Amino acid sequence: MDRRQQKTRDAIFDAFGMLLTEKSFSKITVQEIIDAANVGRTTFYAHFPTKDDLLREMCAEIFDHVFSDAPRAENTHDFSANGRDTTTAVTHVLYHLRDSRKNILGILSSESGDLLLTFFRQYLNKSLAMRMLDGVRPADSVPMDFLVNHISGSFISMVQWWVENGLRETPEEMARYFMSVTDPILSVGNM
Amino acid sequence: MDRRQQKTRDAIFDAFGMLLTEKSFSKITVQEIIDAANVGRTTFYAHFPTKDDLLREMCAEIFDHVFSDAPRAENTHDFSANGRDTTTAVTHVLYHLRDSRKNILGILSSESGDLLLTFFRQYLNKSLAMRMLDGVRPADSVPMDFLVNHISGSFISMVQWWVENGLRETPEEMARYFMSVTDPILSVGNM
DNA sequence: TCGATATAGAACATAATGTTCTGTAAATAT
DNA sequence: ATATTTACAGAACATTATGTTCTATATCGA
Repeated sequence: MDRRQQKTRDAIFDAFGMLLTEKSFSKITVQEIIDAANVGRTTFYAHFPTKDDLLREMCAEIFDHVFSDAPRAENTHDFSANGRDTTTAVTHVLYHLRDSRKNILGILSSESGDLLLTFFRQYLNKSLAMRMLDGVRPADSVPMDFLVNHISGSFISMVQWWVENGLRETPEEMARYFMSVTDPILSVGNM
Repeated sequence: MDRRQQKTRDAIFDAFGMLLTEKSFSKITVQEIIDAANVGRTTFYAHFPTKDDLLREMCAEIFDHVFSDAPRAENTHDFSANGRDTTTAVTHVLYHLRDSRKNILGILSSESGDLLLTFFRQYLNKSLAMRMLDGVRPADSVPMDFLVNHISGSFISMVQWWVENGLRETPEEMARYFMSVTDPILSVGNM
């Protein structure tokens, strides 16, 4: 990719991320973005047809980065019975979220957080579905994709709670909370 | 309240609800609302300072109605151990959501659904906190409000899944799914 | 070095927002 | 029933944001 393209893309992402911590997505104007990013109006529209596309692409980039080097659970069956692999994976993702240079949690706690969490949830559903399919059996004739959706939702809820409470807990603590509400579910039908 | 006020308020709510099933909140213009509601421009702004206020007030009205005649669990301790009260309460709310004249689920499945679910979640957190406080003890030193948030989130996730899957299940089935993923959590520390 | 392309900047058309005015109809109070 | 108050419609308006089109310039890759 042309260095110029990458440069303006980064500049727009940085400016947009900063603005998102200050005000809600819907109240941010294209003018503000291009002023903060110091790029021309035409340049912006050359990169992103709409503001929605900008958000979508930035989310994809963030989540790809957050999950790219997360330790994959080697033993997928370890998803239950207080799987150590799962705990460390969750912890790792939480550290990433908290310490990201892009101030992800700042964005999540803003008025636009829900919008971002929607993408997050879709992302989780997809990647969880692949991991869980062979490791866990549905319990009590509860559909598998219901379970997957429930686990993704639980993760999102946890992050929301964590952010809204001022990140007082360590990622390790949060991972333990998470396991304590998801492990009993997954253990039931899985032996 | 002046009958005229109530009339225009209803007209605006109806028009807005209909539009929400067609397009996303952010793409709906005030002009479209007042055309569909057949009210004057000034009238709209006299009732709702912004489009956001309109959404907020409509949500409040909907949720108040949905929960107003939900059977309250007499025995709050019954929240665990497959509490029958809780199951029927959940079932009742799901029926309300599905069969509401205002097409709530149509709105929830639209692009604006997340916005609405945010209000829903806040509403649930508040009303759940009151019900659970004396009935359930936290397990494993997991904070009470974390648990409350988890249950609310689980409910929201369930509704999202239900809607996205085309409402194929009955409210009774969904309530059973819900209990199967929340009951193991609540039973642990509660005896 | 040269051709291709990304960019800046200005100017522009279009469309949405929110306000202000006037006259009219409908509610409530007496 | 009449008077008074209040809500409303409709139009006109200023303001602001969006998205496009143009030209000129600077930077990239080969």
